[in-house]
Amino acid sequence: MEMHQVRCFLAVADQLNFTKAAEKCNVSQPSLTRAIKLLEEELGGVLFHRERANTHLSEPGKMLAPHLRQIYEESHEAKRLCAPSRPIRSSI
Amino acid sequence: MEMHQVRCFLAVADQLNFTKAAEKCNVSQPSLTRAIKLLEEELGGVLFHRERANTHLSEPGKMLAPHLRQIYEESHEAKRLCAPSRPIRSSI
DNA sequence: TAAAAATACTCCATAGGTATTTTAT
DNA sequence: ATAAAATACCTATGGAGTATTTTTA
Repeated sequence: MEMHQVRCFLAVADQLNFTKAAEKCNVSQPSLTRAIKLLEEELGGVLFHRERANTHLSEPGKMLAPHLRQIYEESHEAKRLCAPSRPIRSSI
Repeated sequence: MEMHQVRCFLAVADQLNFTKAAEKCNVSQPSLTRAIKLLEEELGGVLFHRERANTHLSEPGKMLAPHLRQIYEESHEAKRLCAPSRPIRSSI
C-alpha cells in the first residue's frame, strides 16, 4: 500500500466518480484508475463497484475507508508536528 | 511521505542503528539512509542524531514516532480487514 | 583501525501522461 | 450519443543496488 493509493482511494470514496476524483488528486483519470486497481490487487478485493453514474464503495471498501482516512490524517499530523515553526504571521 | 519511508523510520527508531535497520527492512544501508534523508527533507527537520554507535531520535523524531507507528499499524489492519477469508485452517 | 553513515554512480520498476477504446444509458 | 472507466503504450522520476569514501570513537 502506497500513500498515493491512499489519496486516490479517499478521493474516489468522497467523489464517487473516478474522473472527478482524479481532478481532486491532480492526476489523470487513467493514473487514478491504475492506482485503485493495484490497491485492489494488493488487498485482494474489489473496493469500488463501478456502475456508470453509480460508482460506490463495496463492503470491503466501506470497512477500509476509516483506516485509510486515519493514515491520511496521521501523515498530515506528522508533517504538521515536524514542520519548522513559521515565525512570520504564524497565526494566518 | 511514502510508506517505505515510514517503514525505514520505524526500523531505525527501533534499532538505533542504520545498518541493522536496513537489514530488518531488507534494503541496503544506502537505500535506507536515502529514505530517511528524503523524509527529513520533506518534513523539514532532522529526525535522528547520528553519532557513531549512538544513533538516537531527535526531539521532532520523538514526536513523530507514535504517528508513523500508527500509520504502519493502520496499513496492516487495513490489509487484514480486506484480506479474502482463508477458509482452510483459518484458525492457524 | 574499525564500525557506521554518507556519497557517487548505475539500473530499472512503476507512477504518471496522452490517446483511444469499451461500456452502459 | 454521451459520460465514465478501462486499456494500450510511452516517458521519466526516483527507489534500490554495488562500490567507495568519510567520519569518529
